[in-house]
Amino acid sequence: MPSPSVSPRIAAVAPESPAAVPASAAVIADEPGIGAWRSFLTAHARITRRLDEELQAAHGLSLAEYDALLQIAHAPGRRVRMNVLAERVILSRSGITRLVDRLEAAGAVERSACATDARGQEAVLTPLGLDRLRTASATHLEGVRRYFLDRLDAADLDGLETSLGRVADPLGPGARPSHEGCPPAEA
Amino acid sequence: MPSPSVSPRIAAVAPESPAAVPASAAVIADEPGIGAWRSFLTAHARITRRLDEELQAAHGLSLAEYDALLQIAHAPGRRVRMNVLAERVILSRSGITRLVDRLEAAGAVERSACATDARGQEAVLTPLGLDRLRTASATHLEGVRRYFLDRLDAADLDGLETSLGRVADPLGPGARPSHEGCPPAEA
DNA sequence: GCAAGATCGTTGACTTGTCAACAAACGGTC
DNA sequence: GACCGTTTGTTGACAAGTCAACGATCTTGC
Repeated sequence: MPSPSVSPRIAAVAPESPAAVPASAAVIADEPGIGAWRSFLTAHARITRRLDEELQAAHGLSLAEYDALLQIAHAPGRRVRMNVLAERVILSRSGITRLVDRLEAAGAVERSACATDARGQEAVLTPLGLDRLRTASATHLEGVRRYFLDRLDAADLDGLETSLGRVADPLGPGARPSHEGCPPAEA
Repeated sequence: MPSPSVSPRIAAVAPESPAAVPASAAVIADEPGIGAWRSFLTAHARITRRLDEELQAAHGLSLAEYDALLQIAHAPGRRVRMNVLAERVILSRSGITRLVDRLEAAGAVERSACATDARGQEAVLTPLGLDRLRTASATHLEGVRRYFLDRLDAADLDGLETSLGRVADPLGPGARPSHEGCPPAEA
């Protein structure tokens, strides 16, 4: 499932050639930070494509499926409300329904009714799912290292983390509480 | 066309709890650079989703379509071989065929047979397409500024550009020549 | 206690991408 | 100059996501 990516040179077009400029002249408005923006897009498109290919080839998992498994594995009790899972994987609710359908068909996950909310469903990791995840994570981490971590030193990584964090944080899904599963049954 | 994104916490699972660890303990292998990697993924998912929504709402263009228009506008003669366009927008050849179909239906682009290679087609920007692109680029650039550029200072941007460039460059499509259009007809 | 509204997960219809297969055209070799 | 392999763009069949609508359930105000 190679991501749709969208990529290289997303900038803009100059307002309008002021008559003197030949028709074939450049049209990019080269704003100061645009280079960084381009690198950002290009890097993401290329890396995720590679990682997805490798994961798919070696374990038959898409990056989204891997991510979902990881999210579940990481939650207490290895179970997460569909709801919450959708938000974490950044998918719509219907998207998560379908992704979990696939994982369930593959035996990596099971659905389980939520004890305290009859509407709710939880996705629960099966032992087989955990196995799959463990195996796949070797491949995945290897890729992340090779394409990303190994090319950057500690200072770079630090810079990236704070810069991109500053960019991503304010776009988060409003700092809601959003506990991850059904609260334990008793009052 | 909100990108599939794939996102937050893509790391890995610890090898196996060494017996003493309670079953509910953390499972993430927290490698040094993983924080940066997460920020990277999250930032990308959130920003592109916003930009795509805004572009779609204001001008009925997806980010991929916008990118394609921009690539064409940017090429000499405002025309590009399908071939090359696919590579630049990071889409398969069939993907580009379909995207150009849409743009053509919208009147933003026309197909034109390549003079020197009877197999070839070029996507040529129409005046209307250029107009659409210009209008849309205002929205788009505004968004890039608001979500990305404005949150970073010059040093951050510089760091991002070089770091991510170092990451993206080696994954490029092999430094092939790949001239963008049909060469002019005469020998 | 109950009606009105919000939320949850699923489904149908659709969009946008992929891959495999194709015909047409190119490019080199003999 | 005819053949053989490659490249080009399109197509059919499919994959994986979206949105809108739905029934079931929760929650809140009265």
